[in-house]
Amino acid sequence: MLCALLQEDRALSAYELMEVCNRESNEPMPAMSVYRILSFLEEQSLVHKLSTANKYVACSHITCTHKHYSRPQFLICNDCTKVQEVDISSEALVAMEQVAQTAGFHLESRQLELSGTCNDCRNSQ
Amino acid sequence: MLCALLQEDRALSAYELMEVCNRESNEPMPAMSVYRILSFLEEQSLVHKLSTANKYVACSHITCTHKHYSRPQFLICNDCTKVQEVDISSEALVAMEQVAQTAGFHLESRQLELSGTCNDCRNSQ
DNA sequence: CCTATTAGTGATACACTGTATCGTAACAGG
DNA sequence: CCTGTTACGATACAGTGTATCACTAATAGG
Repeated sequence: MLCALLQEDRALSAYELMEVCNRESNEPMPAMSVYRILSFLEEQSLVHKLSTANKYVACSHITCTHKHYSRPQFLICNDCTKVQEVDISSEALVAMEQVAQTAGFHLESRQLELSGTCNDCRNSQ
Repeated sequence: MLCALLQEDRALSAYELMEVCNRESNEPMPAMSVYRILSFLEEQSLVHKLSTANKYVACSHITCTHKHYSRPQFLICNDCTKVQEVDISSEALVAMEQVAQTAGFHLESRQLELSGTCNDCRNSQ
């Protein structure tokens, strides 16, 4: 059900999601439920949390059989807040791993959130 | 003055910083001032904000003449919250740039925040 | 030197994100 | 039918950050 609502190409905050639910249904959706549902969907890798923005996006690979072998990476537009899930080359990931190892760290999350401007917004400026 | 307080190897939240100030001085430090000072120090690249944790670290290159040609990258220990500023290889950054370009994005911030476990915490488990 | 304008500062309130807690309703098993 | 467990809604609250406003310090100009 929330899955359906997550078919946006931008990230929504938990409270924005709640508003969407409340608009589309007359059953009020409490904030707690949104968080509980989101954390469940996150466990299932159906939703990713962008911790830089405290917002949530649907995994763009829900429909396909894609597996997150490494970890998802995101490009986030600062203007229209559009989010695109991408695959960084494994070479770059290996390079990061090496830097971490040299520094005495063991990486746990390789999720990257890169902010910038998408071409649409760039052109309309 | 805050600079001196920032000589920790872990990141502090704005409110933790405020507490430190209040402990070390009898002049109470208002939260607003902390934020104003932090945003100034950020502009000067003396402090970096870790947006995944909403915490702040002193730039590890304050004393040297190092310049952030690209953007700073951080390794963050999930256990002891220790933070280490590192330099990702430029090849990896180029790879990211390429992925972004292919996806129709123009990167603005290349700051990376990678979380994991430092060797100290890893060994003591 | 005095005044007027400006810039910084402190205090308060508030918005947003997220969590803790608690009572209740539903539900399963004996 | 009774009891224990689970899920859920509501409320409260903690943490982060911003907006606003009044006051003060500083500075410039007469």
